[in-house]
Amino acid sequence: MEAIKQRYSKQRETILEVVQSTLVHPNADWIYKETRKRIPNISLGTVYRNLNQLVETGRIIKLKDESMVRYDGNIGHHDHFRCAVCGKWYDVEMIDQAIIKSFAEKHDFQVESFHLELEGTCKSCLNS
Amino acid sequence: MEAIKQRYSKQRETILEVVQSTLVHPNADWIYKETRKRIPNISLGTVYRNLNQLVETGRIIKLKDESMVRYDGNIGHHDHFRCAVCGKWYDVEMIDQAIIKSFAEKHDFQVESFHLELEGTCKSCLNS
DNA sequence: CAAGCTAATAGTAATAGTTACTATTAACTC
DNA sequence: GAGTTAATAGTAACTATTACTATTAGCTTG
Ligand SMILES: [Mn+2]
Ligand SMILES: [Mn+2]
Ligand SMILES: [Zn+2]
Ligand SMILES: [Zn+2]
Repeated sequence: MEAIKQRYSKQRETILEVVQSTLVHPNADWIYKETRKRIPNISLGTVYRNLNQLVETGRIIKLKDESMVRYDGNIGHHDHFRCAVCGKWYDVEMIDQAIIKSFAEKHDFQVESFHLELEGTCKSCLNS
Repeated sequence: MEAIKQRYSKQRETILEVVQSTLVHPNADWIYKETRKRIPNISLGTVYRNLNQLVETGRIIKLKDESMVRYDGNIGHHDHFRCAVCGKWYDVEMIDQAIIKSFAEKHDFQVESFHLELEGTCKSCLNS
């Protein structure tokens, strides 16, 4: 089994920079539009293909929203709060490894990752 | 603002029974096929429309999988383990309200629900 | 219990997010 | 510099879900 060689591409690096430059947890279309400001003729297929590769190589994280996928350049472990009113995603820190370890000892699952998702109303939506 | 009157329909009740009768956390297509065994000419649109209504009225729960939505007839609070190998979802009990309450006190979010999702390899996939 | 109102249905068309395909380009190896 | 093939742009195809429409059937009222 040969290791797959991944060549450099300006498109991929730009996409990565775009995802890493924001806290909005963008979807593919947002990333596409933002990347086109820098590479005007980049195609949507290229964006999707590279987002998938970046997830596979662990350089970004994939999040499941209601009807689409979002991406996150923050690859350290953290959880999320999703506002049901405005749809925004916020980073939160809640669960630590210790809780998961104690779980793993009690069950027959081999836990590789975990993610807590909170839902509710964010502050700015509460104040309006 | 009038309350919306929801009429009885054999289709909706059957769909609910189907979702409640299984632990597989089925998607819409699975539910459609299963319901058709009891109501052979039910349409897929009817399944989707009723699943959405059942979620809105709190009689079933909606779960986000990779490329589709899954449904859960178990409406008591619980978390999930998803096997990355076989794709199966398992019920687990991990997070209690106390953890979330302490979080809510420290932040400006109004938390209405939360859900921990674990991912890894299930026992039967480990043994094969 | 028949008439009227309209929620719900079956069947189908449309939408949206994502993936697949293909000819061409360009990053890396030697 | 030539050869190999990963990556690209552009487009077609796919799939889960929603929207549309004529018809059916629960529920209310007299
Ligand atoms: Mn994040
Ligand atoms: Mn469950
Ligand atoms: Zn909000
Ligand atoms: Zn498994």
